[in-house]
Amino acid sequence: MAASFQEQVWTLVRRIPAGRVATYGQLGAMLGGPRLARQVGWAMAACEQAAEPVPWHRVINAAGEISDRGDPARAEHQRHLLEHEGVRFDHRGRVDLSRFQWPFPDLE
DNA sequence: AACATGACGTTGC
DNA sequence: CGCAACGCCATGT
Repeated sequence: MAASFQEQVWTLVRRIPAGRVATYGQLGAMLGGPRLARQVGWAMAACEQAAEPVPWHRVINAAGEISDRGDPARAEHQRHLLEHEGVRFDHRGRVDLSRFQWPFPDLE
């Protein structure tokens, strides 16, 4: 109830297992529409407002790249966390989604 | 209630 | 394969 869109996003992101990543479009599609990708990203920007921690670092864009959102230091930190979980990056700093993307969960 | 913004995605060239 | 433009919907002022 009164669960804002961003709250649903946070809950979904918390279900992403370590060593796996999910794209904004993927999460958006799970929440009701593939067009919600932008809103998912917006929800991530406000993830610090969440009462509980959110593994925001496991959320990347469809290109397998990290959205620095104008803060390269943040992207670097995100990449470090992912590598620590076993996610590999190519020479361009992109993730092989066909291998590390979070499998579609059994959402009813 | 309306306008402007935005951690994106897809299509076209 | 790389770059640019448009569309999309929730949130804040």
